[in-house]
Parts: sequence; structure tokens; C-alpha cells
Amino acid sequence: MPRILPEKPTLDGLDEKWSEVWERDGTYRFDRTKARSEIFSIDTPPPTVSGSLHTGNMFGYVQTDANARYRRMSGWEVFYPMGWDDNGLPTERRVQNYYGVTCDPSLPYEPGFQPPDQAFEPSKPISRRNFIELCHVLTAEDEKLFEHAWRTLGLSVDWSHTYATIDEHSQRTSQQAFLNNLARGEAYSGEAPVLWDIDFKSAVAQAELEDRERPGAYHRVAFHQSDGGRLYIETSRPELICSCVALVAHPDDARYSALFGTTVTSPLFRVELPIVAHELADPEKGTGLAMICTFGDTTDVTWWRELRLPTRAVIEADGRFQAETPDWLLGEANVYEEIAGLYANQARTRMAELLAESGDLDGEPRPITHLVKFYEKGDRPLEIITSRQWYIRNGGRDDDLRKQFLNRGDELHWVPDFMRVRYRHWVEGLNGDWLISRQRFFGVAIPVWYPIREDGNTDFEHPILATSEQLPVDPTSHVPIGYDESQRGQPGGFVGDPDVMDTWATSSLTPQIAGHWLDDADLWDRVFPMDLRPQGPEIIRTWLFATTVRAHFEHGRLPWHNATINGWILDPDRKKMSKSHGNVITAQDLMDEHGPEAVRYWACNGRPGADTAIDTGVMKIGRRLAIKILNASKFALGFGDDTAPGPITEPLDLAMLAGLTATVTEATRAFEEFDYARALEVAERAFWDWTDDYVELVKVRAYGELPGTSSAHAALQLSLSIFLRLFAPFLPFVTEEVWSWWQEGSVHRSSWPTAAETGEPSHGTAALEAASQVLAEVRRAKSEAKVSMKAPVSRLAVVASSEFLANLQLGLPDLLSAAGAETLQTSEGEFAVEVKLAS
RNA sequence: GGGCGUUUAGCUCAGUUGGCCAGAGCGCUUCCCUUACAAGGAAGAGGCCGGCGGUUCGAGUCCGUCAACGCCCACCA
Repeated sequence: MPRILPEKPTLDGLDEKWSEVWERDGTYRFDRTKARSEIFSIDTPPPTVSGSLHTGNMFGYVQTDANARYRRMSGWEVFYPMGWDDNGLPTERRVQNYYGVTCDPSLPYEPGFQPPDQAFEPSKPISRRNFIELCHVLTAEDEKLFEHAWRTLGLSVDWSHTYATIDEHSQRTSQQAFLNNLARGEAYSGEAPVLWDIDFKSAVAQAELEDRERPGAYHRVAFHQSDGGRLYIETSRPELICSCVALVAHPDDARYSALFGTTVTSPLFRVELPIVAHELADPEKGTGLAMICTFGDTTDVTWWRELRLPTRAVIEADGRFQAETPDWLLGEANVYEEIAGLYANQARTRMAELLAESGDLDGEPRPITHLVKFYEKGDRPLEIITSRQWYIRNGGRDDDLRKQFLNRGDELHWVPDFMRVRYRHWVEGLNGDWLISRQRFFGVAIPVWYPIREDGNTDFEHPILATSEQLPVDPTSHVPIGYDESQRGQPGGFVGDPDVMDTWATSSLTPQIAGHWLDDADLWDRVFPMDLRPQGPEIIRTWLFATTVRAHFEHGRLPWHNATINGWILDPDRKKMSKSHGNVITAQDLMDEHGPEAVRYWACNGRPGADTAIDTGVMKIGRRLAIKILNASKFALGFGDDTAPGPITEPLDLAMLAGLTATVTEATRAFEEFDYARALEVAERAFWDWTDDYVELVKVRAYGELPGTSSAHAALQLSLSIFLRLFAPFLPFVTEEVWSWWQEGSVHRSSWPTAAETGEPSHGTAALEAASQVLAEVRRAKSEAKVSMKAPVSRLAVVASSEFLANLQLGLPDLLSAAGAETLQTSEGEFAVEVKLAS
């Protein structure tokens, strides 16, 4: 093949040029005729599509791509699909802001509704169906942008295998898996107190919680005994006194033990309340006596459940105190009216005032800072509200099942290994089953209906299940078999479950979705269980664990063999990047400024699992490396069109190749352990040594001015070929560009270099090392004399061991030519180099 | 309150089973327009390897302890 070397090689435009070629040639297309034993399958994280690609997101994907490219080159057929996680709240919120709309399920569908060019101001309520249509429109646009960004970055994804967690196939998979869970008793519904976001008006799961520090205040409040005595409690939520069902103290607390079984009345409301004992009551906290409300926090739920207390809920789904005075407060009118309709924080202020007026508040509220539970995407503290929800068992209330999931975590190969601890701690700390239902719109529907009894009440205990043939199904618009639409909502008819599933309930099935578990058994058998799950550390508790749960139930095994967990991305000041800090740098910004290969280089310099700061300095080094590859390649290939290079015979050439053998062995070993960073490091170090020393030493010979020219040409070509392949996983564009100058096909489908290519390793590297060491001394002398590196040397003398001198002789002509010396004087002794410069 | 991780040159980081007289790049200083590369090259100056205490012939590497930073978890009345 004729070589076409550019006059002035450049990185500009390589990303566009080669991503088009790769798409055209199907370079990364998965060959599904391969056997399972030849396939390496990757359960790629489907990123949340949200407008712009977060740098932290991109970081892990590049690392995975390097691993994927290595596997592909070392002979595996890589199954590397890509998904988009587009269902769920992030999309709904983005649609609300982007178009200025809100979803009001009570509105009728408006056919032909067009998304506005500018967001409505104020926001426009639209029907559920219109809202969902907008979600589809916007996610489709976002997904195009994301695909473009990934292609620019050079991910070797097979773009013919993509999915979205809201597409029909994903919905069908998700609903079928749910129905299977239900049939086996792994999913169930029930009415219980749940953590509730009052803005999204939806239940949230334990995995979606985060604690935030909030200012609060302890109010010391008096409850009244029948003999006129007062018992004080301290509470940060005095507004919940109206929902109080008991006071509680520790069973061993001598201050209160005599009072167990007696009653008090609440301040203002004068509701009679028992004093009960429970070991969760902490004598150290406050007065040692606490009020139990339904529900102020999760401890209240525990007390309520274990002590079988009544339910006196007052906060509604929108976070306001209910408008009607609750019946247990009737008879003490007026007080409740003061807080009816208020939000919790408003009611708190009002209650404090009222308690102060009545004399039930002892002293001023004492300001504190405490941790409050929030939905991770929410803005206001969670409330606890009783409602009917769907759950999947996860071991949170079943020790035997918990143990099974702990064992699954132990089975998995974690990279880095310490990440397994996070999984273990999460599973050990679960305190309830996985709540999967959400009172939202843009998600996979829960595929059940409920019969309505003749008395008009809904029978939640006997759901009507969708059949497999009906899937995907939307119970709010589709009709169960045996019914017709006219029976919807009628006595004797049915009603569809209005809820959707949590996004994790679907994204926990990415192996099943990408591998087409339901509709392509042939593919499924070739890719499952997946070989690799790469992901971020923050979603071990959600995505990784949930996926383990689903595969354990459905297939009785782990969904993958290996999990690689990438580190956090910190901003240049080593702070975690987040929108609230306003320090987010998008991946596109970085690629525009530094080029995709520089960004890739930086990402691959981050060790597996190590937190890494954004460092444009490292990106600049990556860019310099890419340019160096171009220029060095131009030199190495600039000697005619040797299609069949001659034998490599010269000692220096053989020594260089022996060194490369060690490099290849080390890089391969590192990649086998998913340590892309180590592989890059060893390749890079070898490459710079090669350009600085070996190439300088053989330059004159390569030009044909010394014997052994064809050996030099052959060695340059072979070593260049190996370097290109070593760098291909990291710098896919520049390596492909150079490969195209002189090779057929793609470097990314060439084979990973092996020690066998560099011949017998017995030559050793000593000849090259000796020559390099002396050359370094010559350079030092010239540098200190402040003369050009080309300045001639009038006398070059080396004192060294006989072994060293013998090795030096092997590369003598090359050394003299590179040093600019005529002859070499040698003698045995302590190592020393004498360099005299001419004139 | 518990757990995990990190702490090595001004900066970003390597340092694999203990042998180092401690490495790289950036930055800094000096020099070199050299026919692969001036968006380059050569050389140089920078560190009691977070503190303290152990084990050992020998510790950046192992053990204990403390501190700072980051993350995760916790029943936050």
C-alpha cells in the first residue's frame, strides 16, 4: 500500500473525519454470530439526558471506552450498546422549565398541541397526554445532542444497539419483569407511611434520600397531667402537636417510669394521650420524653408501628395542613383553624406564637442546626404520608433475602476492590423494601387495574394484571381483558393504576433491555450475563444494587462478572462539581477548547475509582502527545514504501524491541485488570524514551548514512505499529489517522500487540540503555556549554565496567553519529563520561 | 456517631509482594531555529513522602494513633 504522508500533520478535524468513517464502515458493529465465549458484553450506563453532558459523566465513559477498545483489539467481540435514561422526574422537570408547562391530569387532551418557541410565562397547565408528548419531543432532541457528543468523544459504541428507558421495548421489558416479580411474590402493594415530596407530590424511595443541614429550633412544650402537673418535651416540630398520639420515654428512664400507662393532655388541643415506653427513646435527648406524631420523622413511624398507635395524619399530599378540622380535635375548636391550610413551616411559627400566648412554651425556642431528609432532587423537606404504594422486596425487611444480596455483592469482582464495601453497607443498612411506585406521569406505567366493587370501593387486594401480549400497557387509557372502556370508574367495573414506576425500576433492567431478554433469545444467550458493569460510585445503592436484585429474582444470578467504579470529578479547586455550586464545566466546553483526545487523555489519567480534579494542564499534555505521535510517525514512515520490510539485525534495534516487549506485557497485564491508567502510563513512558533516545540514535542510520539502514527502517515501522496499537484505546483518532497512512483497515480492529511480535526477548535492552546513558551525558555537556545539540564533539571518552563498554560497542556507530563524535575512547573503571566540544 | 477513600516537589499525580541516593509532567531558570516535531528540543533548580509512635538490617511502602480533606451511611424527638 503506498504511503501518503502529510506535509504538516494536524489534529484538526480528525474526530469528525474518523467518526464518519467508523459509522460508514461499521467498525464497532457487534457481530452477533460470535459465540458467547468470544463475546465481551458491557452493560453501559444509560446517562440521564438533560441538555448538556456533565464532565463527571463523560469521565467514566471514556475510561470504559478504553477498556472496551482493549478488549476488542485483544480478540473479543465487544457488545457495547448505549442507552438513554429519559423517563422519570428529571425529564419532567426539564420539560416544565423548558416549555413553561405543568401537567394537570384533569385536563382533556388537546390534539395538535405544538410546543411553544418560548417557555410559557406563567406556566401553562396541559393534559397528561400532552405533557408526555412534550417529554418525548424534548428527550428526542437531547438524545441527538448526546449521541453527537459521545461520537465526538470517540466512544466505540455500537450505535445500532441503542435504547431509551421510555421506549416501547424498555416499557415492555420493565412491565413484564414487574409482572414476573408479582407472580413470584417479589412485588407487592400496601398502604403505609411513606416519605413524600410535597412539591413533586410523589413518594420517594430510601435510595433517593439525602440529608441536608437546616436551621431549626427546639421548643420546650408543656403537656398537662390530670393533677395539674406539667411534663415537658422538646420538639423541633411544634406544629405537629395536633397529630400527636402519645408521649414516649425509655423503659428504664426513672424520671418517667412511674408515668407509663397514665395520660396527659396536649397543650391547646387538649387531646388525651398515653405515656408509653420504647427503647428507641433516648434519655439523653431533650427532656428524655418525646412526643410521637403521625408522622414527624421515621422514628415516629417505628413507634407507631411497634406500639400500635392510632393514625392522626394532618398533612396532605401538597404539604399543607388539611383544611377541615380533624375529628379528634373537634370540641376544642378554633385552635386548629389557626394552622389549617398552612405549610409546615408556616404552621410552626404560628403554633410557637400560640403556645407562648397560652404559657405552654417554656422560654424561647432554642435555635439548632439539624439534618433533615430531602428527596435528592427536591427543594423542601420530605413529609411522611400514608398512601398505597408498590414495593419490590430487597432484603430490607427479610434477613434471609438480605443475606442473599450480600452474597451477590461478594461474588462480584469489584474494581477497585474497596468499592464492594459501599455495597455491603448499603444492603446492611436497608430499612424497608424498595418502593417503586411514583405519583408521576413520564414513566413506565404499573401494568395493573383494580376492580371496583358494586359498592363503589376499589378492591386493591385483587389487581387485574395485564397479559404479556398487552404490553406495553397504559392502564389509564387501555382496558383490561374482559372489560370495556365504558366500565372505567364504574361500580362493577375497573380503574387503572395511575402511577408509574420509579426510573430505577426500569433502569435496573438494562442488561435485559439491551440484551433483548424478551424478544431475542439468541442475542440474550450470547451477551448475558454481561461481562462488565462500569458506573459511578454514587449509584451503587441505586443502579448497581437494583440491577442485582432484578437479576437475582429473574435469573438467579449476578447480572455481570465485573463492576468498575469510576471516581468523582472535582472542579479545579477540588470541590465536587454540582449545579448548586455553579461550578459545572460541561464536557462539550472542554472538548471545544482542548479537543477530544486531550480530554480523553485526561480522563484516562484518572486511576480507577480515584477522585480526579479537572486539570487542563493534563489535557495539554495529552494534546502534545497526540501531536508527537503524528510527527514521530511521519519520521518513522518517511523512508520509502517498504511493503515487506527486511530483517531486523542491528543490536540497538533489537534492544529497543526487547524493551517494547516489556512495555506490551505490562500494559496488557494492566488492561486485564481494567487498569487503563496504568496501561497508558507505561505506553507513554516507553514512547517518550523511544522518541528521545532510540529515534535520535538511529536517525543517521535511517537516512542511509550508516550500514544497517533497512534494519532501522523495519524496526521503526514495527515499533511504530506497536505504539499506535498501544495508544489506540486512549487516542482513537490520531492513531487511526496514522494507521491509515500505511495500513489497511482500522487500527481499532487490528490485534493488540503481543510479545511474540517483537521477537526473541533474549536480546535484552542493555545496548540501548548504555548508548542512551552516554548520549545523555553528551547532551548535558552541550547544554552546559550552551551550544547546539548538533555541535561536534572532539573527544568522547567513557570509563565504565567492561560489561557496560561491551554493550556500548554494540551501538557504537549510532551513538557516535548522534553525539557528533568521530571516535570513542574507553577504559574500565568507575562510570564517567568525558566530553570535549570542538573549538 | 459509624464506615470508606485521600494526604509524596509551587500545581496535578505515579511509586505493583518493604531495598530509593524518592519519580513524571506542568510551572520556574538557562540554553538550542536541529531536514519528524518551535503548538518543538536539551539541561537545571525544587521534597525530613500529613504529624507522632512502633515492627525491621532497612519503611513513602507494614502496624498503631492523631489530624485535615472528600464521599457514603445513621432513629435528625
